[in-house]
Amino acid sequence: DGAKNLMVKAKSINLQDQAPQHETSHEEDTGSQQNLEEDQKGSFPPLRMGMVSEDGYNWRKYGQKQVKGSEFPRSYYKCTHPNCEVKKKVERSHDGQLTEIIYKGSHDHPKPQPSRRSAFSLNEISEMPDGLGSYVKVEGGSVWRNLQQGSKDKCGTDWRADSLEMTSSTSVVTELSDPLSTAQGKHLNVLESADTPELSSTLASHDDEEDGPTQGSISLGDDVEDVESE
DNA sequence: AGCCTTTGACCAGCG
DNA sequence: TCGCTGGTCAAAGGC
Repeated sequence: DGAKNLMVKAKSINLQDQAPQHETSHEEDTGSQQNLEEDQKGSFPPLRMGMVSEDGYNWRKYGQKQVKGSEFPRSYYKCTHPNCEVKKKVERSHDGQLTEIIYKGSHDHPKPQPSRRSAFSLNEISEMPDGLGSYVKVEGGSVWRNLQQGSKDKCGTDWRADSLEMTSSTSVVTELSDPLSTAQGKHLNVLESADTPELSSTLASHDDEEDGPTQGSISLGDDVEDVESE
């Protein structure tokens, strides 16, 4: 139970790759917006509505709020698995651009295997914005940070190792408090974390199932590791 | 028929 | 204590 205090925060900016609807249509209001939505749906049949950065698990949306400091609404998702109470906060712009993802908790079950390798592309999209800043945060005192340069070089492999190291010591970084800049694609992805040290222990305990890199669980063995390691 | 999204209301924490 | 903010609930509707 205690192992659920894990929070992963992944922020990515300017996901042009995943956003096919370029900017040509400066969506003003209903008109163009509708077109965009329809376009999206039509282009992504197997996915849910807005294709929320799929990570291999099934999520059910249970709320949405406009948080202060962010110009875009934040959506709240919960893992649909019976005994899994992992939650996820997703923040995305109207363009469908994914600005921030926050995972909270750890799955006590393997990935449901969405539908073949399709997840691959999704993973790439969601977790590897490619060249764009992204960082992962774990609630509990550890911070996984992937900067523009950092993510490219290391990312995947050391990823967890880093997190564990950082777990021991609470790292605090100043986060960019400018939503606009963030949306713009500021590489300055800093974040702060500060929490109860106890959680660090929990983190270590379930580190194996965290995102499942080690375990791999599924036969595919895909996981972010491969993807991120390029 | 079942699951999911949407959406406003409710609740808790904080200054 | 009040107001603000973030997170969750639950009814309604859609697919």
